[in-house]
Amino acid sequence: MNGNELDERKTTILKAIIRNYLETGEPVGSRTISKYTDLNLSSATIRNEMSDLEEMGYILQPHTSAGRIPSDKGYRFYVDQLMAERDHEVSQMKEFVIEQTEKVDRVLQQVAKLLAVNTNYATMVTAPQGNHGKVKFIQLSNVDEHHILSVVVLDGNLVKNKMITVEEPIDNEDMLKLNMLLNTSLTGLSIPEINLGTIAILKEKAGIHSQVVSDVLDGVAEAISEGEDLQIYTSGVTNFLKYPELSDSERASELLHTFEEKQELVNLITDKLGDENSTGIQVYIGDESPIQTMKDCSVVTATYELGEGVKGTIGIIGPKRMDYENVMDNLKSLKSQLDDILKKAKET
Amino acid sequence: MNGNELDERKTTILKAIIRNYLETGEPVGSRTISKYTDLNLSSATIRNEMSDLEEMGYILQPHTSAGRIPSDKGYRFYVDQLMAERDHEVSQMKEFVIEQTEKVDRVLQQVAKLLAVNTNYATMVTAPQGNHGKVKFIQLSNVDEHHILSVVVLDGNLVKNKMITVEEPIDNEDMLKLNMLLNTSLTGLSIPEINLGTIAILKEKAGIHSQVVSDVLDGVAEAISEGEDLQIYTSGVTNFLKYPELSDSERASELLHTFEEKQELVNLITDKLGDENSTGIQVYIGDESPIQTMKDCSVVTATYELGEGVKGTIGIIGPKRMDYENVMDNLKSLKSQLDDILKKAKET
DNA sequence: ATTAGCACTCTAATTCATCGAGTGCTAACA
DNA sequence: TGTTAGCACTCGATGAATTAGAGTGCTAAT
Repeated sequence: MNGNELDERKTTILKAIIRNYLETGEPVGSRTISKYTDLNLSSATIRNEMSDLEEMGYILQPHTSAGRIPSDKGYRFYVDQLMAERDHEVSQMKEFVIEQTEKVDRVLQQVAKLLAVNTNYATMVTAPQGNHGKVKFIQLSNVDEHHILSVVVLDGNLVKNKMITVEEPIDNEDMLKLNMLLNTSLTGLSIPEINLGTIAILKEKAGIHSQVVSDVLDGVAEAISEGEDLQIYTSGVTNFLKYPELSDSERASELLHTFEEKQELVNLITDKLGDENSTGIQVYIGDESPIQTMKDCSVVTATYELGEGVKGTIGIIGPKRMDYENVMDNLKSLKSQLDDILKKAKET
Repeated sequence: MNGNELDERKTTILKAIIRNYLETGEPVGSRTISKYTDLNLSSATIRNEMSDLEEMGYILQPHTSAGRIPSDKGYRFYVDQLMAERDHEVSQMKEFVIEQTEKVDRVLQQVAKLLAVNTNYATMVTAPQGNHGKVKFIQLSNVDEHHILSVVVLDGNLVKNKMITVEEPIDNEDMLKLNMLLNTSLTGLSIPEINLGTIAILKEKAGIHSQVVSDVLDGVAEAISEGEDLQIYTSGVTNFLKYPELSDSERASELLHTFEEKQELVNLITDKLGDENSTGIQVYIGDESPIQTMKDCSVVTATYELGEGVKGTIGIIGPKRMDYENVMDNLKSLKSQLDDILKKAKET
C-alpha cells in the first residue's frame, strides 16, 4: 500500500508491458518482454515477476493462458510516473494555421479538430467560461415601431444583443435618457453583480412609461445574462471505431451518443478532483471517469486560462491504452498556444 | 422501358417484397409472399413472377439460393408510387414543444433531434438561407478608444455585429455623421446589392479621415456579408449503427465522418434535381445520392420556405430499406410546422 | 537467484458435415 | 393456358471437432 512496493526491476517490467500493450493492443507475454527490454532476463524470470505484478494488481490475464494486460491500477501507476517526470520537450504543434480574425467558436472547433487529427482520439473543447468581465457599454436603439435592439458589450469585447418587442414605441428623447441611465448605472458592474434587485431599482428610477420601460429592461437583463450556457465543441468521434476494444456496436453506439448529446460531457469539466497538480492536466482511467459510458476509456483533460479566472477545458478521450505521452505533450503545447491565440482574438 | 411494364399482380408482389424487406432486412422468399399477400397464389407461382421481376431489374438475389431483395430500381418504383398516392394523413407530430423565444439555431438543432428520435435515422437541418432581406438599420458606436462596434439589422430582425479596431478614435460628431450617411445610403438595400462599388462610393463621400473611415467601412461591409456560410445541424448519427447493413466498421466510419465534417452534406441541398415535384420532397436512392459515402443509403430531403425565397432543407439519411412512408409523413408534417414556428420566431 | 524444460491450458483458426430456406424446372391439373 | 405440386439442387449459415500456437506454472538443474 505504500508508494515503493515496486522495486526497480518490477517497475521496468511493468512499464515495458504497458508500453508494449499500448502499441499492439494485444496481451503481452513473458517472452516478448524478455526480448523487448535490455534487462537480459529469460522469459521464465519475467514470468515470475509478472506473476508477482499480477498478484499486486497491476496487470491481469484476460484468460488463463494469455499474456497480461495492464489493469486500471497499472495504467494509473504509469501515468503518475509520466506526470512526475520533468516536462517533456513540448513538440511544437505543426502549422497552427488559424486566422485570428475568425470568431472564437470557429477557433475552438478548429482546435478540437486539429487535436483529433493529431492524436487519433476523440476530442472536446469548451468555450472559455467564467466571469466574462464587466459591462463596458450598453446601447438601445429603435429599429422600428415595435422593436428595440439592445446591445451589450462586455469586457473582452464580447457582444450580446437581443431584440426586444414592445407594444408602443419609445420616442427618441426618452430613449436617450434610458441609454444614459443604463450606462451610468450598469457600466463597470460584472454580470453576477447585476441581479434582479438592480434591475428593479432601475425600473423605479426610469419609471415613466412603466410598462414599456419595464419590458425593455427585462430584455436587457436577459441579454446580459443569457448565453452563459456552456458550449462544447467535439471532433474526431469516429476515431473510436479505430480501436477494436471500443468499436463493437454496443460500446461504440453509447460513446458516440454521449458525444452527440454533449450534455453529459459537462461532467468532465465540472467534476475536477481538487488535486490541482502542477501541469493542470487530469487523467481519468476507466472507472475513474465521471461518465459511465466511458468506463472502458481514458480521459485526459487540461484547463486553459485567459487570466481573471476565465477558463476552458480541453479533453481527449480514447481507449485506455492511449498514447498518454503524446497526448499530454499535445495538450501542454496546445494550452499555451490557445492562450496566445485567444488573448489576441479578444483584442480584435 | 415504359411506365406500364408491370401488371397489377407484379406490382402487388413487388410491393409486398419491398415492404417485407423494409421490416426484416432479410431477403424474402416466395413462400413468405405467398402467405403475406391475399392473392392466394402458391409459392411456385410467386416464384415465376419473382423470376420475371428479377429479369426486369426490380429485385435481385444476393446469392443463388437466397430470397430476393429490392434493387435500387425497385426502391425507386416503390417511392414513386408513394409519391403519386394522394397525400397520406399527415400525422401530427406529437408535442412539438419548442419555446419560440429560443434562438433559431436552437430550434433547428431541436428539430433535427426530434426528427431523429421519431424516425430512427440520421437527420440534418440547414438554417434558412437566401436573400435575408434588406438592411433595416445600421449603427456604429464608440466602445472605447480603439474599438468601434458596428451593428447591422436586416429584414427579419437578424442582427449582425462586428467589433472594428481602429488606430485613432473618431469623435462623436463625426460618428453621428457617419451613422447618418450609412443609414441613408444603405437602408433598404439587400445584401447582394451592396457590393464593393457601393462601399467605395461611400468611402469617397465620407472621405474626411481617409484611413479610419475606410477601416470602419470595411468592417461594416464585412459585418454585412459575413456569416452567410451555411450552418448545418445534424442529429441521430448513431442510428446508423442500428442497421447491420451500414454498421460494419468501414461503412459506419465513413458515414459518421461525413456527418461530423458536415461540409459534404452541402451537396445534398445544392444538388437539387430540377424536378420540383408537388410536395417538394426529394428521394435519392443509393447511387442517386450526390454524396459518394451514401451509396448504400437512401436520402430523403424536403425544403421548407419562409416566403421571399428564404429556404432551408431538412434531410433524413438511413438505409435503403428505410420506412419511406413514415419518413415522408414526418417531413411533410414538419415542413408546415417549421414554417409556422420560424415565422413567429422571426417576429420576436 | 536464475534459467531450461516440460506438461498443461485456452483461444483462435480451420475443417467438415449438416441443415434448411429457397430456387428452377418439369409434369400434372383445371 | 395459367396454376400448382413435387423434386432435385444450391449455397450460406450453423455448429461440432480438430489443430496450432502462444503463453503459463512448476520443477529441477545451474
